[in-house]
Amino acid sequence: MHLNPGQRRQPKQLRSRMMVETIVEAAEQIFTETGYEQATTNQIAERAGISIGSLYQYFPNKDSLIFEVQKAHHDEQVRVVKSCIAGSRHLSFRDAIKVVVLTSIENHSKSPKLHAAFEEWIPAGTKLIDRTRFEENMVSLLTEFLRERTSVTDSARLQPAIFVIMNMCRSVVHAFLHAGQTRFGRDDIVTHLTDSILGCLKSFEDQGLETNPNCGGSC
Amino acid sequence: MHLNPGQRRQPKQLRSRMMVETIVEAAEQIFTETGYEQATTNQIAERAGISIGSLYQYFPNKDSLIFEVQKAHHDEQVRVVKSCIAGSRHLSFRDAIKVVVLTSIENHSKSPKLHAAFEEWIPAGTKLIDRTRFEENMVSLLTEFLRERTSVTDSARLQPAIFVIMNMCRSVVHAFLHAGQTRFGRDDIVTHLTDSILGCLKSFEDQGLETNPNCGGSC
Amino acid sequence: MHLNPGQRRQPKQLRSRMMVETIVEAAEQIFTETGYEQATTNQIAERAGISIGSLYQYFPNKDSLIFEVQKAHHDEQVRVVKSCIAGSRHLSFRDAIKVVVLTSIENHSKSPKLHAAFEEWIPAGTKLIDRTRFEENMVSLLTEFLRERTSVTDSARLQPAIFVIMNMCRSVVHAFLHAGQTRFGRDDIVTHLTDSILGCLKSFEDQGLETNPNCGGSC
Amino acid sequence: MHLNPGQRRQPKQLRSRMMVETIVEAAEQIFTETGYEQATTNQIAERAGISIGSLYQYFPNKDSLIFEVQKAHHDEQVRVVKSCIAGSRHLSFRDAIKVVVLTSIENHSKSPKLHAAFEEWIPAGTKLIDRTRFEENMVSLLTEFLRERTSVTDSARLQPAIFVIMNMCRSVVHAFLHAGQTRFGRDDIVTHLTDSILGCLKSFEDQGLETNPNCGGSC
DNA sequence: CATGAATGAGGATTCATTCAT
DNA sequence: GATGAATGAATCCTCATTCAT
Repeated sequence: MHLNPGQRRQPKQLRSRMMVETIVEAAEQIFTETGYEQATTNQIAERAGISIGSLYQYFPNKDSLIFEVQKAHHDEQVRVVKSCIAGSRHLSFRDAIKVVVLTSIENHSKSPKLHAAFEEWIPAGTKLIDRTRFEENMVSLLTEFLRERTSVTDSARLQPAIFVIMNMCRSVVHAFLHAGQTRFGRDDIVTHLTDSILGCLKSFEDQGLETNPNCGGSC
Repeated sequence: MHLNPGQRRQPKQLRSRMMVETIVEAAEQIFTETGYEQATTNQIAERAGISIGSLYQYFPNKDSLIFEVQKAHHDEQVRVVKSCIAGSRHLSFRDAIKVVVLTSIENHSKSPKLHAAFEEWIPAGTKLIDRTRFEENMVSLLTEFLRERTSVTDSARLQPAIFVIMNMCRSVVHAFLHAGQTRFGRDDIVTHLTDSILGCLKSFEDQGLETNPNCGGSC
Repeated sequence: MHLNPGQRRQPKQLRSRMMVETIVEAAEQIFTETGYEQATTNQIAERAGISIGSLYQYFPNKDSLIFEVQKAHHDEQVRVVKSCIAGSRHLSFRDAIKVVVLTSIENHSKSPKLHAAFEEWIPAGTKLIDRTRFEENMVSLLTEFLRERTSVTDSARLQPAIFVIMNMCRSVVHAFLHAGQTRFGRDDIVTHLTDSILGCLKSFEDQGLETNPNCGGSC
Repeated sequence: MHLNPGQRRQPKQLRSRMMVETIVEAAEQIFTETGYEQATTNQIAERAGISIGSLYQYFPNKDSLIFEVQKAHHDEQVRVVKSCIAGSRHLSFRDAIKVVVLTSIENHSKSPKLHAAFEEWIPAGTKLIDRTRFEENMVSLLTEFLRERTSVTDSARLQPAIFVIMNMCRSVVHAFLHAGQTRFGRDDIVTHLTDSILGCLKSFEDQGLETNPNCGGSC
């Protein structure tokens, strides 16, 4: 196991940065196609159009590859959700949530299999490191969102709700994209998921949930 | 890929049955500790206290081991949920759900990491075979439960809701058990998950959700 | 390697003798179907309808099985050729040879693949032991035949010729049966092989080859 | 079974070519010593003085090793016979044949046991591929030779004779070299084999067999 | 004697990683 | 820095043989 996940050295020159990016993209493709264990570093190097030796110049081991890929995706997800929330201020609480859910599904749709690969039993330390960072980001993002939309002052009370919401969204989205053909459509999922999220927040209703003045209705 | 998933031979004698059980238990342990790919058949045999040759006398290949382990767990889960529902007739809808959630968590607590191993990219066919069977069982179990408790006649409408509920429960429970130390407790999770489930079913409220005569209130 | 090829013990009772025969037949089938190395002792036992333990009661190891199978076939071949020669006294030399060749082909046709299995690289000692015995038998059989048909008195001179004839017959027959579809027929082979044998014996012509009184012609 | 028999990659650089050659030589030795099935790829790698990994860099599997070894030998044999025939134009028909036979024996003497290994039940497809190619080459070589030396116009008639001749030579030579100590010498074998070949061609005598002007006698 | 469960050495092959060029 | 040939530990699985019942 490696103690220093991530890249071996900071890419200082442009060429290096491009190289790293190329490799991460190749890794993403291969992991998506075959899963973590089945993927080989040689395959990835080949896909990236470089030699295996070069790959190891930038990444100390296989673990670090999945780490970077995962990190990139996490960053992307955070970015998407953040902008989604930012653009939802004029929407009702329910609609805001709906938009986030929908956008999430769309974001995941791009590479459903990759996310499955993330679920794999990747050498323990590796995955968790970035999972944690990612989850912390998301938690604070959502906490902020909820604090804006409610009058909950004690953010500690929000923690379990956010935990439940985050995990439920992730799994339902993955499962839905993984399922392929189902007898129901995406809209059904979005609706039910939104209802679930609202349900989860039910205990905050007395805290003036949804005080957004832009939303006149009962949402 | 093996066409005859499961054991190589039907355990006809007691000794065989015990052997199979011992192996499945060892496999469960090893898979739990290391995940599918990292687990080796030799390790499993050693843990079971038998020779590798004996292991292969009962299981044709590695696939069949995870298959059996998974099957055993699925059966256990179905059994638990079924008895849980059966014993919940005198409870309010909300409490019935709460009990199922709670029992599920307890059931999973026994081997939290194993479930993560199931999520792995196991040689495609294998996992799916039993996943499907399991999900079908659970879906029909829940459908029945909901039809008893509501006046929804068109069970097709329930499908997406059940899909969402099943996946949300699974993932939240796994995540919670996986998380180890959190700043909130099990009860918080149970409450929020129950609320989420009720939220998910909100669109059926007009269908007379919860008509259980035993429950006088609006629950 | 085993020092005592052949059966572990002399079958003294009828039951044992039948058992041995059953096993040898099963072995013959399996070796024919899969070749020596691919065949497994368990397969053979199964085909024989007995347990693997019983098989090892009669045969100390795998080697001894092929040994017995081969021995049986050698004996059969010797018997066939012997009776063939015995019944050829009224034929011309050429026709006598032709008959032997033809009969040999027919004898081999019954199980062409088995003979191929004999050609395999069976654990050195084993095969050779019986090969030698077989060849000695055949050599003396043919020597006798030729001495009857010629006035060659020094049988040592016949040795190389017999060596050549035996091997050429064996290989051509095997090759022909192995070839499957050819653009020529069995009769062509028989004719050319007969001519070859006669050619091989050409140097004995001055020794009054073919003095058979039953044959008036120049043969 | 491998679809791309032969080497995994074309040896483009000198080093690679040498490596391949080294491996083939090691493989030849091991196959010669132990036969196909008994030979292990690790043994071969060790004998070649390389790691097992390197071996698999050049040869995709065990099959491909025997394939290459066999191919090399076939090519060598064809080359030898071809040059032998080319240099025999001034000889009588009988002497020409004698020379080919003698040269063949000498060529085989270098590695008598290896040829036995070729006779093994090698994974069907593999061996046959090159056997066929080899036999086609030899057949056309011999056909040409005979058409030069006779006035036979219908080469189809020659086919069975050539089939018999090729197989008889092969087996007699192998058997002789395999036999080790015999009570007769190489010259005896050569003579008898030559006579056999001529005998095999007896039916073409009326076709003006041996019209070579360089040979005044009836040979 | 018969049984067949148990054994475990051994074999083909893969793949992360190194290092000489 | 880039390359890719070389490495060899490690894996799944087979099968001849034994021996307790």
